[in-house]
Amino acid sequence: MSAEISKAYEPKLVEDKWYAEWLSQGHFTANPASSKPPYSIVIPPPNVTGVLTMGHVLNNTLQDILARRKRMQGYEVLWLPGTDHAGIATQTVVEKTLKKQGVLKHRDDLGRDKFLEKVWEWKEKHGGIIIQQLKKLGCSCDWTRERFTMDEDYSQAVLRTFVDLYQKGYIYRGKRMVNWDPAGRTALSDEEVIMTETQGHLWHIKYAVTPLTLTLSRPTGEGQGEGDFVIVATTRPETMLGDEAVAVHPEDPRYQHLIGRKLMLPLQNREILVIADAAVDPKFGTGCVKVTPAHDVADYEMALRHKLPFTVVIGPDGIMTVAGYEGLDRFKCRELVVEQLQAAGALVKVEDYTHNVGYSERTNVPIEPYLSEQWFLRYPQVPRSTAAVDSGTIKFYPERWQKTYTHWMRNIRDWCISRQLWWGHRIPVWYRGEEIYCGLETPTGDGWRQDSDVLDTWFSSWLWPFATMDAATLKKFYPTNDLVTGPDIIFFWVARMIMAGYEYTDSQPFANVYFTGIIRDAQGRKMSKSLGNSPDPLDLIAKYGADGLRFGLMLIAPQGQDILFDEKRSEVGRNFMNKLWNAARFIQMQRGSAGASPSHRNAHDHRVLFELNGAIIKTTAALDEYRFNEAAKVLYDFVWGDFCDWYIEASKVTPNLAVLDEVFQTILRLLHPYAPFITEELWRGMGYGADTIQFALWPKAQTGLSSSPETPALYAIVTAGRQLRNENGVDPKKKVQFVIKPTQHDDFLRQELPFLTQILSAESIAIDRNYTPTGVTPSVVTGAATVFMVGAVDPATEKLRLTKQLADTDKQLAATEAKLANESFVSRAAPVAVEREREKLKTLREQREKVLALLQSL
RNA sequence: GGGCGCUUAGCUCAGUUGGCUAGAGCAUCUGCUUUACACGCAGAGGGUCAAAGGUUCGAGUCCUUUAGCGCCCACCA
Repeated sequence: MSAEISKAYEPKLVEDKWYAEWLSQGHFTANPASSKPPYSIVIPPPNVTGVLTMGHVLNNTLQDILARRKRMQGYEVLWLPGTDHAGIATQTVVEKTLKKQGVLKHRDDLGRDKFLEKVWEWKEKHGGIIIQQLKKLGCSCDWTRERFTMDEDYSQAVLRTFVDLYQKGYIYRGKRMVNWDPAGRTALSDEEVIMTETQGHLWHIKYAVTPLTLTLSRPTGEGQGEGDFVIVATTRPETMLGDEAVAVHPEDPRYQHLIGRKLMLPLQNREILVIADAAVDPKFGTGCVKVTPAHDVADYEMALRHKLPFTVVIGPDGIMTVAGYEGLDRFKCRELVVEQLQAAGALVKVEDYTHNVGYSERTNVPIEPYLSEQWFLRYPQVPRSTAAVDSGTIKFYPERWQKTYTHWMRNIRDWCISRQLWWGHRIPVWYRGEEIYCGLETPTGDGWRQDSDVLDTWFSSWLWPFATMDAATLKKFYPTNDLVTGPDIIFFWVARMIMAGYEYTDSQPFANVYFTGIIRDAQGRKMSKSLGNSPDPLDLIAKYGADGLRFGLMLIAPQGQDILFDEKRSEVGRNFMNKLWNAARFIQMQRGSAGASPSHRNAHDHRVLFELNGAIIKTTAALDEYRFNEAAKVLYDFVWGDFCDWYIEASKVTPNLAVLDEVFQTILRLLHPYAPFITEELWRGMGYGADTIQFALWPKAQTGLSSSPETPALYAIVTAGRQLRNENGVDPKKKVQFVIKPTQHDDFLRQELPFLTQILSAESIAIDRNYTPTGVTPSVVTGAATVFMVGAVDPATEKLRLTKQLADTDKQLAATEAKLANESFVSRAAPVAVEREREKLKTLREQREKVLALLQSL
């Protein structure tokens, strides 16, 4: 730090410089041969084509704090970074761009190989962006170990896993009803479907009963359905084109006579059956359900039970395929069918109806239940993985996510892992006629055709904690220690990593999982690109500095609670960094001035060291328990309040450079995980170390430090004096006379006269136990003394304040007296608590008398 | 239909295992170019801790119920 250091901290001048230095020194590179104990985190790999969001800032700042503190605690730290190929997301982005550029209308126009070339081109061009942004944030990742889920090694691991699970019988192929995304034209897993409450309609349609040739005696039951038709209700009338039956509950008395009879399907004019199935809820609607085997999950299962045909009427692109409606979009078709039913007199009524509709997480279009051939995984290691979290072998923070996890694990269903995309790991299965081959290499012989599907992105992500590590790294750093991620991917990623970890490493992949909150905007809305309510973190870094952004965010990031983010937060962070900067400037100036450090420590020195020790204890404990916001708050309060407001002010009168330096360098160490850049800059600039602060030892608390009550009493007197000045409107420049009438600490106060005189901008201060004010002398009663301001002014102001103080005192006094008068309290409360109340009572009584006396003397 | 979370100052939120007069930031008001900092300093106002009941000497904190908001899970057409 040069002599002419700027008044305000300018992050731009130091951040890039230090980051480059750290990289060139290899400070982030983990050494598997180190004798230090290991500590490791794997980054939740962001999408390779993504850009930094506030969510990433939160998530990665937390990881950086963990990593940096562990380095200071003497661990060999590995924070392993990388990116995810993000199948659907990336493919969609590239496809859209190519369409915009007019290169293609659909990916089929290019063909698989050409299209993939384009995606790789895209990846090379845009893939590095988010990595660069993480560096701007200050993330101390080991970039020498950066991985991508489609790296050669990693891809091999994914395919090996597939082959292995296939051979073990966990992976199988089957024709099933899956969640189909008609826009992406691919199957999805259950987790990728977002159920959204949607305003729709319930259309009631009349299906005529085909007359019997034989005359049957009709039962005398009541209710409809006994006549010539049944009424079914549906939210999707277009599917009636593919109906194969109407189902009723087997025991529903209203419809017994109809079971096995035939109905005429309107519009299609073909006969369908009335079947009995227990899946029907007789209490819902009319108790009759139309059955569309090929386009509804529940209907599909019923159809299997009743051996109904699976008539497909909607194609994979959401366009109708049934004769007479070909080429119509499914929703257009709905309108047409409704019109036609109405015209045919088959539409009985239409009700407004709110129900849940599944939407594709990626393309945001309604999911179509679709019958197709897909690959499925029966999860391995379910019981062990469930137990691991239940028993606390793997700990969740906050704990409550355990429940969510356990519930999902207990109801786990097979995972549809095949995707009808090109960008991803191609399924290592080949077909030749009836033959199927699953292996890492193309089988020998002619006529083999590889499965055209790729694997769900998460099928590669679930190997992340170990497939990213080479043998030496694994040996030293696996299993990892902490995982920091959002609760929104607890099923997608966390649960699956646990299962993969046990299956392939016979070990838990991590010991602790910290779930962050979701970042929302000031109105509580989720931040999203489409809403445009997500600030660009890089803009914030440019404006407030990486440290300011990080610290401001940490201050409001309580454990697992959603975070309403506002740019103001970064301002708070920036201001704090500036405060720190200026504290350094102050110390710098003290060094320049002649005053030598005294050989003994005064009360202010003892006080600040005591408070510092408390800050070390609290910060350490908070970080140990992942209470990041609490640690930030402790440091903020200590630095701003104890250190700057009191200690530095006192230092202007009685400087002690050794203590200033001692406290300040400890502050830098405590703050380094949160604010890596400024702490490095100041650490070096102030000469606290020739080398980086990154490996400076994490401060240790001392035991047995005690605080004396003198200093707080002194500070209370200062506050009283300021209050007197302020409330009486005394010009700050005007020197005033004070009289302090102590009840204790007389000698100490006398000793501190220079301090009091300067900080209160006093002309003189007298310490006088026998002082009796004459006339109107404004005063404030504190615990240790009554403070008088001599020679001022307004009796009304004075009376008002004293009256108020009397009322305050009386209120407290009453509460305390009541407490002590309570026999149960005295006998049953902790003795310390009782003693404390007695002390308080004594002080309050004295105070009351003094205030009363002053009031009467007016 | 289940499960979880939230409700504390005008706003956004802290508040460890129940115990000093319930705190902070922002906003508001007053006064300050006090030689580290106006990204600052000093002072002030502002809360029946969502509601009701219970446990306890003592409840913002524990229990029960209710209301509002949010999230997750679930194939009632």
